[in-house]
Amino acid sequence: MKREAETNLSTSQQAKLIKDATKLVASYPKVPITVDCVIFGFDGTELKVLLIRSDLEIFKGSWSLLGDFAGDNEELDEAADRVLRTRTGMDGVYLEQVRTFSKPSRHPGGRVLTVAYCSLLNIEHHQLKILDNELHWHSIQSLGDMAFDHKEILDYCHKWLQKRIQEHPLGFNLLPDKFSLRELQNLYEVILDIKLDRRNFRKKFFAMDFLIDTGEYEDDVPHRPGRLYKFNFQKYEKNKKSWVGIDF
Amino acid sequence: MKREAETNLSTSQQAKLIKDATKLVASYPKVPITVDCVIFGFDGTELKVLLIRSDLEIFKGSWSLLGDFAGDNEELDEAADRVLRTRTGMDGVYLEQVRTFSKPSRHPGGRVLTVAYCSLLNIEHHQLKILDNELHWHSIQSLGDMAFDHKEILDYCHKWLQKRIQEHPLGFNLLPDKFSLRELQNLYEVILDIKLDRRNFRKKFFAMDFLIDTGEYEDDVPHRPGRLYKFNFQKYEKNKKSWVGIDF
DNA sequence: ATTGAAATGTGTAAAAATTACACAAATTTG
DNA sequence: CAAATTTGTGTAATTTTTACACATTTCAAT
Repeated sequence: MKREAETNLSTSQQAKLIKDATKLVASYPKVPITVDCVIFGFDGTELKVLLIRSDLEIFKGSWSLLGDFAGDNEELDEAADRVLRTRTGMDGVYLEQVRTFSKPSRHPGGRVLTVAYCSLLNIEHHQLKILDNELHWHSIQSLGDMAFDHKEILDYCHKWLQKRIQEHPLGFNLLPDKFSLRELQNLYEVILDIKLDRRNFRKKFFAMDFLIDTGEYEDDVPHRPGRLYKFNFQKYEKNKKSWVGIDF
Repeated sequence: MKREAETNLSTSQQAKLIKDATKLVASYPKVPITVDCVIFGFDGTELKVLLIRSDLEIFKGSWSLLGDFAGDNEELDEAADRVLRTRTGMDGVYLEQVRTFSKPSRHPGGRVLTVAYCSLLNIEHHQLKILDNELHWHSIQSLGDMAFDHKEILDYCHKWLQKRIQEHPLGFNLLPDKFSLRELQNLYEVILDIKLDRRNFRKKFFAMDFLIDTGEYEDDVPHRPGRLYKFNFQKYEKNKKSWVGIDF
């Protein structure tokens, strides 16, 4: 293996370089940073989002996303996890970073950056164990003004989600382990806010060939029960697409 | 217009609330934050990226992205602009935020967040006016190790770009105002790193119907000259797609 | 002027994907 | 047992994608 001269350093030389780097970093301006969690929830019927009343008096009455500052040496992903855990009691939720919002006027107390994290989950699989600040699932259809720039963040994440769910099988985490095609279609219709043709929808998913027929049927519906399927995550992971094609 | 009671506040009450918010923000931990610019350049033949030698002694010999800390009250978009301007002399380059990187170990001097910004431009349209730290266009094919986590950032942005260019007509900014279809196809082939069928490529773009035939021909090529086209940005803006279809 | 090299411009047939659309059968509820 | 609801299924028409070859134009070299 080739080794550059400059990597052959004594421990004390290394220590000096790290000290230099540390000194440099210490000279940087520092900024308060928060994470905001945009947790979309699906209850089988409607798309909702987790909101609380803002802590800030100046936003009294406004709804707010779940957020908190990032700790002094805390990774952002962890901070987002922590926010969700401490605000809702939920644990182990999969969060994805969406975007950083940095408009200087976004916080009345001065400049605060925020990094938005997003998730999508089944409301019935995740109980809210803490209800401080009127934590609740808010319908995505009836959003008024919100605290800070949270409406903007939420709208951005909503679009992000709609795109994301068309390219990744996020949706299957919303369903029970075994689900009917009606449940699946319903999910897409609600999240994308469109109507889909039932026969073509089925054809599409059967053609993808990621559904496993369990041979079982629904048993809790007030009409003819549908066949139950599982999603073949393993096969999906193996066959993921890369190139999609120029299209705009 | 409906006005909530709590918005009817005297100026002094408002001032108090802002003071409260400011006090809260002052209590947040603060983090050094940088922006890193990932500037992809196309010279008609090859995809390159702007790199410099790292300022840090500990990374002596390694290549680095163009970065700097964000000023005390500077918006990140502006910081990215400034970095590019002061490091290269380029002005008015369109930058897009891609992602924030927050791994605590990513900087040897301690925790520093960085927000990656990305652009794609024609190398020949943008002169490098400052060449400090060996600023240069580096071939995307021959990247070794880099300073910090810059290799990871660059790879992430490269994938981001490949996806982005399939869904948005970024590419046309790389070409002269009037371009031949060979130039266009070449661009896609280089950036996506694939071969495309010439006839089908043409068909695709003609079908999109965003190309304006100028009636003119190339006059500087050592072979049969091709017809020159312009991109109809106006029409594109009007006809942008929204729904693409479930596909994974 | 001729020749060779290089790239342009063009069409079609086959395959695959998308769309629109209707009716009989199964089940629960009242 | 009747009404309501939802399942499950197929086909024809259209559109989109793919694979593929040859004559023509121009430049450069001789």
